[in-house]
Amino acid sequence: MIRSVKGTRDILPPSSAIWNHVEEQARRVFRAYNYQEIRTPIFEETLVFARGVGEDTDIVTKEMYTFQDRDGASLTLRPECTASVIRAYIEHRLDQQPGLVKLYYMGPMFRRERPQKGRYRQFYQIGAEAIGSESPAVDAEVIELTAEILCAAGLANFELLLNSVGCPACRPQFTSALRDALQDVSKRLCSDCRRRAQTNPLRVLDCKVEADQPVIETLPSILDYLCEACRIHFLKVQEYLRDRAIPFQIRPRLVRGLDYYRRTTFEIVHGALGAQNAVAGGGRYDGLAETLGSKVPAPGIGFSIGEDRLVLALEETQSGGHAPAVDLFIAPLGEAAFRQVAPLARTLRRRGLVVELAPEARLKRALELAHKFGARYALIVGDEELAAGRYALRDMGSGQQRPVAPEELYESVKANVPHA
RNA sequence: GUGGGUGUAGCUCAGUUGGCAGAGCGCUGGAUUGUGGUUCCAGUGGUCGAGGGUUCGAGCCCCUCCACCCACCCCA
Repeated sequence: MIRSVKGTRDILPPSSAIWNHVEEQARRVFRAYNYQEIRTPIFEETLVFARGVGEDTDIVTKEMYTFQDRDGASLTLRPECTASVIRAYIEHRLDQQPGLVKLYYMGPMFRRERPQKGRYRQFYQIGAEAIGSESPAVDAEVIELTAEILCAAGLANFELLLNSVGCPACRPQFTSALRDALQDVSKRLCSDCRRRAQTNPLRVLDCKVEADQPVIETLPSILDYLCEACRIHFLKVQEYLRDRAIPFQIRPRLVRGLDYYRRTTFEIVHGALGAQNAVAGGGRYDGLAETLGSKVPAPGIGFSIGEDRLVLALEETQSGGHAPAVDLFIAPLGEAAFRQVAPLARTLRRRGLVVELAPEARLKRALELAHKFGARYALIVGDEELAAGRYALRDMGSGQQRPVAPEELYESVKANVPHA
């Protein structure tokens, strides 16, 4: 049997309805915040990500789907979208647009990791970028926007974790201080941490091993090493979040794996997700445009929601999905009835009703199907009804049945279905 | 890339000491030729993940491989 490749999956009904719901809510909230959609290609020149995300990151060194085009060019399936958006921003001179450039995107990303709960090789992100300002006011609005989308989708009980990772002026001093401190204590840490102390000291701070925590507590905090500008920026972001009554926890040990982050970084976690508990993450990336070759600076901040994880959390916390119901199940008994009723079905569908036209001539079977589809009404059209010019409209809830003229049908059904 | 767990019907899972491959749900038909749900009856369903070995005999024991899941690393 041919199966979907490792780390990819089919999203089937009824789950696909939840995906649509999430995307509809996200678009609604984006519109309210005056964000507009950008659609970038699913693959780019490899350079976009190698430079944008960072040559030494895990994503670039071991997780990208990179292939050679027939003309020899190196192309890569996008592992994230921020680099692509900035590439488009530069390419189309969006810096010439008035005010902040506020863009959102949604779609699949690709990383070749070992799959597990909440992690797939093709996964979906809903994200946005606000480009053109260094103001902490933008940081606060972007964080609020992230939370608003999660709320609108129906997620509750998530936690916002906040940190500042400094800038090129202050972060190197912190890193070397951390390295020094680890020299003395690394022998008291777990084997993973002893390795990380060499390869990526920042990662030690993120260790989840219980026994290591007392030692990790004693390590220097990035927040003590922020330069004056970064310190003020961070305080302002916190202030603005408090103004909006958005609760957050400062996590000086929140470390992010993409090189482009500067200053504000944040993560939103949820308890229903397993080990991969981040449902969204984001941060500021003031130097990214220059890294990608822009002559004009384009400071920005963005976020990305893991749609797979959001849907997962919704499915785990909410009661069973609501099956989309059929408004009217039409059961023509025989060829003549079928031919007469087909144009009627189209008319009703054009007017917004959800109509199922059964190719089934047996009434018992048709009603059985109507029931299984959760139909509100069934319409029975047999020889008797054809002769009378009035069809039998059956209320599937009560079992009551009454004759209705075809032209009255729409009003009769519409009056008792939720939408339309 | 590393570790652990699990593989039996479309789904969820039983399967005793190695002795005929099972249940529930689903699906199909019937009881009811034009009336669903509830009920009753019947039917449909299988490379027991794959290959090899031991044995008179393997879903069960042994070996190899594969897939999926969970976790590590890292991230959404």
